[in-house]
Amino acid sequence: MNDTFERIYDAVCRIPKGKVASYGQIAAMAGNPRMARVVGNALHENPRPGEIPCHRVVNREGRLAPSFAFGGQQFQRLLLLEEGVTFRKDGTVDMERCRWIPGSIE
DNA sequence: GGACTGACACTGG
DNA sequence: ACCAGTGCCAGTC
Repeated sequence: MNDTFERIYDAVCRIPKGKVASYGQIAAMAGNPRMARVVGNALHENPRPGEIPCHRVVNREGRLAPSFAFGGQQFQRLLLLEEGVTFRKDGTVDMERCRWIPGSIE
């Protein structure tokens, strides 16, 4: 149901600025860690742009989505940099540093 | 109700 | 280290 999407959106909105979460993380928060694909779909729908920081959601490697139609991975990289997220030489997010840990609410 | 699809994750080669 | 295949779940046709 849409409830699942709502949970996903809520989880994404909970991501603090300067941190990123993987689809699996969001899925786990939504209720099922295997729902990562649904998370991607939910974000793609993005019925509430501005409230859903989809750019803070990356895959498990910290790599940006290959089909990010938000403005290009480049744009997302800059956005995260502006948020304070650190990147690696590969252009991937430094999950070791910016991976959002539920409970570590600033 | 059945089958295909998808912004993922994991294992194997 | 990289590419390919498989598995999971929910949505849409």
